[in-house]
Amino acid sequence: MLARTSKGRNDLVPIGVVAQRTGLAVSAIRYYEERGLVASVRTEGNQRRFLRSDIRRLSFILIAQRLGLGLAEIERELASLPRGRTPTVLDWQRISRSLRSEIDSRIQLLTRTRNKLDECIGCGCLSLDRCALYNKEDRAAAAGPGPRFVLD
Amino acid sequence: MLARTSKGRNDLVPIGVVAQRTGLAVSAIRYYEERGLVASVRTEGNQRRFLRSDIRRLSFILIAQRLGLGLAEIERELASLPRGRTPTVLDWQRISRSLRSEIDSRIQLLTRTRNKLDECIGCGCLSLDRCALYNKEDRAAAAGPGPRFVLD
DNA sequence: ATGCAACCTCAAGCAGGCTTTAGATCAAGC
DNA sequence: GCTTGATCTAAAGCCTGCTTGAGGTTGCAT
Repeated sequence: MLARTSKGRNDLVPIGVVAQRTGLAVSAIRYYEERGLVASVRTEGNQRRFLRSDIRRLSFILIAQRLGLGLAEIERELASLPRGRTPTVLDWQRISRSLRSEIDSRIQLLTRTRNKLDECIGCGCLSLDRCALYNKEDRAAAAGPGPRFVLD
Repeated sequence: MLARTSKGRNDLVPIGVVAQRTGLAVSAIRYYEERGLVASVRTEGNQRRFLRSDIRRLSFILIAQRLGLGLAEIERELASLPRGRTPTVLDWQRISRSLRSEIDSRIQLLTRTRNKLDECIGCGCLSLDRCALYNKEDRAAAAGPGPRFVLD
């Protein structure tokens, strides 16, 4: 099993290896391929072979998911990456910076929410109609696009 | 319609009023009841009647969801609230504080992630095996219980 | 007393993100 | 050559958090 991995310079790796390296389930990788997030070539026997660089690509997906991005959003980010060509350091830096600002705004949002919550704790928060935290308008405004479970 | 609402001191309100006051869809409220997050009594004609305090209860659910908690977690928090008895100021304060620490730890997690990401941007992050951001162990450890889409 | 909005109960559906199952094929070591 | 493990496809299933639809009942105003 490991033999295949250590067989020197083989740029094309089977799905199982990619799974091991990324920690993803094989089925998840196939799913990502179906979604168009990674691509593979096929062997004569119709088995997938991935580029080593796809391990990086998939790892990026994992990071982005951790930040709360949905696959669709991740796809958008990745679309700027050259398909098939090994992404450069600069590619990754650019995308990473974009993620950084994502994180920043999430932190800001949470901080604002915390401040509001503090006010509520202070006031006992039984006058809920005027409570900043569950103001309807506010809620609607905060929702925006993207998966709604991601701390809007 | 509003007549019913303004009919003075009627402690039991129909689902539509609850919906209006909370901004929730009627169907969502019924769903929450099914899940056991709120309770209602029935009229002779089998219609739900909620306590006014349930509006607060539901609002709390909305706030908590906004913080990224899943319904199961919210249920746990609410379990500490007296069912049927109107929650006191202290009840809400206690729970709000618990939420506050939730937010705090989320902010911390995000901040740590941001720091790691900064390192990655600095290093170009092509030596991904050793990259803090997608270390497998780390990922597993961070996962924990609850909905996995909430910024583990 | 009648009309109409609000309410009721199932049951099914949807979106996102995968996993599971079934049945078949491939590839590599002995 | 054979066994064994990895891989393949396609379709179905699962979980969360609801919404939608169908078909029927209640209850308030006039």
